[in-house]
Amino acid sequence: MIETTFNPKEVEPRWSKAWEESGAFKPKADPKADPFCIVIPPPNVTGSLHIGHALNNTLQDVLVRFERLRGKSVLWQPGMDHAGIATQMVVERQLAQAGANEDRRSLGREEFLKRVWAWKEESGGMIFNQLRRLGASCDWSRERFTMDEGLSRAVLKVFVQLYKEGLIYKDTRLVNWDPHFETAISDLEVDNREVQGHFWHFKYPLENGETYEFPIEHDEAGNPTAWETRNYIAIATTRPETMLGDGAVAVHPSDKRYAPIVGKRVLLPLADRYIPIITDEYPDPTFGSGAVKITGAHDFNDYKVARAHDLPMYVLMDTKGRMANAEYVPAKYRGLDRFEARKQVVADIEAIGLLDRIEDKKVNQPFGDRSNVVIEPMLTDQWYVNAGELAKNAIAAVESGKTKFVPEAWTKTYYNWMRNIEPWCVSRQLWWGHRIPAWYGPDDHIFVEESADAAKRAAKKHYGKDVPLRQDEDVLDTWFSSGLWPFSTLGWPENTPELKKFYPTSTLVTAHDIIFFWVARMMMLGLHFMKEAPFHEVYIHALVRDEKGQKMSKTKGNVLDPLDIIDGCDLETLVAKRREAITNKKDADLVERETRNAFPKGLHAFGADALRFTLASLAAQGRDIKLSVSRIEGYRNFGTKLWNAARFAQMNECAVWDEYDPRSPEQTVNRWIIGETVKAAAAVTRELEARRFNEAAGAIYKFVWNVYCDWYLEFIKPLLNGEDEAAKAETRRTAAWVLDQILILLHPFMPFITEELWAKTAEYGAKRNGMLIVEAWPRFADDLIDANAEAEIDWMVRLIEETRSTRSELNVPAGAKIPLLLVGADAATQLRLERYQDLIDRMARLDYSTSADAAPKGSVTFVIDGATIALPLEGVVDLPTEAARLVKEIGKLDGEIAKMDAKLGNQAFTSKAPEEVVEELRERREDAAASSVKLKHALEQIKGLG
RNA sequence: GGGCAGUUAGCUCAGCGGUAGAGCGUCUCCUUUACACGGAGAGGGUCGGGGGUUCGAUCCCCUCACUGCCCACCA
Repeated sequence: MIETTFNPKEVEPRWSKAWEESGAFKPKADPKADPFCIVIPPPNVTGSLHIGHALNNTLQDVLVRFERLRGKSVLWQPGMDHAGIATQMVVERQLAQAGANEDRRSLGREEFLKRVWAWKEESGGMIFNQLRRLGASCDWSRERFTMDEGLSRAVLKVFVQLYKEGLIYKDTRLVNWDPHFETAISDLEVDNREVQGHFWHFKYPLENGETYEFPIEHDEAGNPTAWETRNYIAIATTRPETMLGDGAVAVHPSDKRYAPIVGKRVLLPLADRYIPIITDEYPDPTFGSGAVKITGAHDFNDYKVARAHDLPMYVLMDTKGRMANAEYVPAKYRGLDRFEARKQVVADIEAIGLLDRIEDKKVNQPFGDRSNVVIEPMLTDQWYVNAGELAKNAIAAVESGKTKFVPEAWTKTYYNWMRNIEPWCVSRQLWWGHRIPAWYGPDDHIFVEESADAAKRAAKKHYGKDVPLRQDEDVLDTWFSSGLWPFSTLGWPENTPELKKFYPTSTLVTAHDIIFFWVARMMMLGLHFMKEAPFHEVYIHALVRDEKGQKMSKTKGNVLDPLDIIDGCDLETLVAKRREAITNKKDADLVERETRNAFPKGLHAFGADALRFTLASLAAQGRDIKLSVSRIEGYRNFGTKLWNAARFAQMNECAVWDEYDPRSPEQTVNRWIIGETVKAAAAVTRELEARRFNEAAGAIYKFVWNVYCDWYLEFIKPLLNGEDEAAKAETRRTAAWVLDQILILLHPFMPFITEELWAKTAEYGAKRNGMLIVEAWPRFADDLIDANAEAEIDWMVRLIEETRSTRSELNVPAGAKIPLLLVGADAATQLRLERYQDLIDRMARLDYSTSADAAPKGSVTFVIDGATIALPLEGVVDLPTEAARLVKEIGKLDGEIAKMDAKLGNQAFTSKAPEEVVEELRERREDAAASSVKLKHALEQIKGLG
């Protein structure tokens, strides 16, 4: 028995467990089955499921279940990322909260790492259970972790090989330094934000009190007309504290204003050093004073200039962004935070009369994407990957079509970045991660090997004796190990059967914000080490935003937690959760008010299927998703609709038969619904193959609701209640068979409810072979579509719709049974009416229907395929209302006819447009004209009566 | 400063050279024996503006406007 309501909370976890335990998530062993493989974008070990994950994994699961049903040997490879900074941050925070005066440094590296591992074992990977709730059918038995033994070996091997090939090297250059985490980060981890800042104008006095004439007024031609005598050069800066590290002042070689003093020296105030005035192409004479202070160690542009001119570089700060304890930093600033030092420098410059003015200015400032502190360009030693070299093949693989982006528009983004790629800084001054396999000898000679022993051997060979070695302290960027994901998770460097079978993987599903971080790196490393691009297809999906189009974030208090959508969440809990992440009380109050407004009853439990179907339906290519709860509700209703259809089928003993042949039915409605099923199956298949998830979801939705439920189930009611036992049996089997096809086609989107119904509908009739998840996807021959059945049912549907519409427009009470007369129809049409009389009467709520020679006076009429339908309603409907309706209809028709005539009268159209287009238009014109004539006739009659 | 999207019904969005669609919302009517998380019906759009290509443009091209995102060193 199918209960009256579907209870996702009870059903969903039950099937998650059953599927996994049955081994259905494992790739099937059949060597003839085509492989299909997706590697999951590994969530952070610290992560919990957010709506973006829900979308990402829903789409992957739709594909994976689809291909599994199609009989492929499917592997969805799950795993997690160790997430260097994020994880280290979590554990450090935990240490801080625990009191006990412990921190990372007081514990020491080894002990700290022990704590991180302990944390990982206890709290890491929560997200996987959440993904199970979503229905994700990963092969959980193959779960991997970027820091597990196998993947760590892969990392070592890759690093060593790249080093030996010269593609990894150590270099001293400016990096983005995060003073909060005290580590270098890559360009991608820097977030440039425009903030309100200042532009400080300083005067640097010329050496020995020298002076020059500086033009201050110009005529229209730009020639100077007035000068003033200056004993200084004016510079402007947004970062005054860095002036202590200036190595020169640069002007453009063409800048005549400064020509007299080029090559001379100025006094660097506060630092009490003399620095030269040099020329370089870099300064823009039209911007500011045209003179730029050059601080090679703290600015990326200045760095280039300083290198070119061999200027000294002064590292002004320590790892925390405090002014360094160095002899070139005046004692009074040492140890000051850089922002404190800035104030002090400005004050001191002003005190000695060298502050010209301060200007308000919007400036672009770099922030660490995790720390949210201002990034400091710092001159340090780091390890780099020669990305420019590796990018060549990665670009070629996409150019040649070996790897395709879907939607294709992302190809450009990929090229644009890849073609301008910078060396990738892969070292991080953290503890949690893969330690760089580099060892230093006493003279700092570097030995890069896969193990300490190997390094020792190499050192012995190099020095001719055993020497003490010390390993590099740094770890690798997290993305270095995730860049190996498509092959490391399959067992590389071992040549495993999985690697052979599933590499290159089929499709990568990810969001566009991660193309550079991850996709690009996998392409580069996959091609280099496997000689083949890691995936055939990269499907880029949208970002999920809230109803207003804003990015969801905890600090904005607008997040929708997928688990709350699945399980429901009462208002108070929801409010508390949203307030939690907001520090400012005023903002929190606002969020609370908005939340109470938007969800007065909290969140209803919609179940995973509804969430999945919603996300798939909204996943149109190339557009971000605005998620609204009303949409989710609508798709929950869809599930209920299906549930009730199945209940109806079961109540009417519609059971599946082993030997059912979709060619066998004789009843037109059955032949028709089989044809419709074939079309729906083809549409879902086609759209899923083209990765148009929204179209695929829409196709099955329409078929279930607007075809199977709205029409077919209504059509078969008379048959199911009738006396014709053969027709009844045929109909029961057909209805059950179509429902089965629906369950299969819908399963990738709504796995739980379909699997539950698959089990429930097997209570009568033939036994199932197994769970739905391992069924066979339908593949039908087109000749199952019966064109005659299609035409007949289509005629009937239009007749019923027109009748209903006319009744409603004329305010005929819904309960009133009225007669219907088919006037002047040909024999075939009359036969149709006879055959479907029961159905038509029932669905159009008729007293009776029959053919007639003429419409009785005062009838309401409409036209279908040239035949007049008359509803004798004299006395029920008032004549002016009917006349008005007719006038409106006629007006519409005549308007269309006029348009079509104009087109058909156009010689250019009839001669140049394809024959079938012209022909179709002619037919439409004739139909409309015939209808118009008949309606006009009816109108005349009514007028006659009035 | 470059690049990429988008602008279609009240809202959220599909569609895409040949009769403008869906969901939600709105309005009518309906306790019809699967379903009120339902059924039936209705209203609502000069497809951002302007050019062009075409027999024909919401769809292709150009241009403008606005919105969003990404990248970028103006000190």
